[in-house]
Amino acid sequence: MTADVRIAEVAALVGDPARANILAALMGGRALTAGELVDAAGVSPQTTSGHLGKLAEGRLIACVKQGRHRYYRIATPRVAEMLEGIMAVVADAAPRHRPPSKLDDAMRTARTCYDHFAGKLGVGLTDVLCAQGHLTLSEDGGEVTGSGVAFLQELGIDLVAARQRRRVFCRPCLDWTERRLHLGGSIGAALAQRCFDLKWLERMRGSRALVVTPRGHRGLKDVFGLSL
Amino acid sequence: MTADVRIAEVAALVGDPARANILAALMGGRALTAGELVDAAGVSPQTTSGHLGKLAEGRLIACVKQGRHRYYRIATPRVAEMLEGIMAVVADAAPRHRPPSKLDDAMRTARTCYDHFAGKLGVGLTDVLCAQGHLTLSEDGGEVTGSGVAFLQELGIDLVAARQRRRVFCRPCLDWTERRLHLGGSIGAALAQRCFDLKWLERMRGSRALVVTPRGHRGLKDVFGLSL
DNA sequence: CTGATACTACGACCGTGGCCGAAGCATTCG
DNA sequence: CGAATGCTTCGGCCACGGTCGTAGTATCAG
Repeated sequence: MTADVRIAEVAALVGDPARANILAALMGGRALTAGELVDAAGVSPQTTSGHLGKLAEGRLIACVKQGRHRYYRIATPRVAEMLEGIMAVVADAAPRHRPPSKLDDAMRTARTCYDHFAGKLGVGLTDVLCAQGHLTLSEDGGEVTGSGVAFLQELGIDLVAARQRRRVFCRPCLDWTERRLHLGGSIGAALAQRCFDLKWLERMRGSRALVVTPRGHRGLKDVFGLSL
Repeated sequence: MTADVRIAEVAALVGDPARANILAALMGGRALTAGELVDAAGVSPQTTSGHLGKLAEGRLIACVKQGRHRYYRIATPRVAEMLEGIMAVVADAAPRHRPPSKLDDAMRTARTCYDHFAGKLGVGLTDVLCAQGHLTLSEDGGEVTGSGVAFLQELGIDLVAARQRRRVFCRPCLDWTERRLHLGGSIGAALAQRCFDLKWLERMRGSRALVVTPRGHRGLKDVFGLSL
């Protein structure tokens, strides 16, 4: 029962709008400066600073000083998974008034979700991998098949490094715009990293959204049969 | 960005000590009456009722009337997973002052975690399954092997029903007393249900803790080589 | 019907915590 | 060396929300 108060403490940290905005921004996967997080939080710099201090105190985010900037990031993958879990509940229960707001089309199309892809891109890649028998995925977990191992190796992903000491290493993640499962876990992160390395995608500055490069359009079409 | 406010709303629901106590109690997996939850919450009946109303409004719990009682339960498995995610972060970051409090030895030994086992029992069963090659489990997911399928069938678990339409159907869950992974997901739930059916375990009234029956001691020893 | 139990609704109190303005360090630049 | 930028600390304001007492609505028992 004494652990429950800690549960409440952690949840309360997320349970403030400004802090939730900060964490959602950091779920983009990049470390952001306090100044950038001021915009995300929607409150004054002083107030944002206070929130950052609390989040850091609670070990939800980590901070590194670099010159006169301070870069904040999600502290651990565990924290990212917790936030994904909360977002999943939100996406689940959220079919209230559907504002057909365009909400930033780029975000819907392709964005990062901590360390992997989400949006149409993330769901699309996952669908293709599943359809071609390279991957099985359900709400409880996922598994890369033999053909999937070969396929990803072909693409240049070092599965040995990706799985490290892990036996199974892919995880489903519920997307809150698409309301669909997509590939997360260390495989999802490795796939995302490879796409960045191949210059298929670039981050839009000041956003979690991604732009598909011309080379990326070609690559996604050729390798995955995917056009966004 | 508009989804973030919903994130904060959901997290704030969990972020109150009384409500966290309620949810933790409901994570035992059974539906509990408002009266029972008054004890768990640690506040007055009126206040508890208010909290239950808010949790229900936020779709985190569901309510069924039965005579003059109202039974509350966790609304969806998704909500249970979210709470597990929060508990995992707590367990992760919590090596603060370790009070060697006995905290209810029974709870440490065996308890339910929503729909599957936790405590020494849950971790022990998982370890045996892994050690015997029936199961692989990592932080990202899990997989039942061929021998595991046979083993569980032998035990009387209908894997066809358990996996339903799911391809992969086991999921790791981080235990906050043992600080170890254990088996969750639909397989974890099926295993737990089978143990109840076999009368190996019984729920202690008014608690999530479980007692191992004499038959259960024999069964766990014979089938799993496990003694608690 | 009367009384008891289970739970909820209303209202008042009040403390916690979010908020910003002003001021204070640290770092970089001219 | 200042001046400017990036970020934090301090202090006071204010309101949101948790708390309980009182009272009200269902259900059951006799």
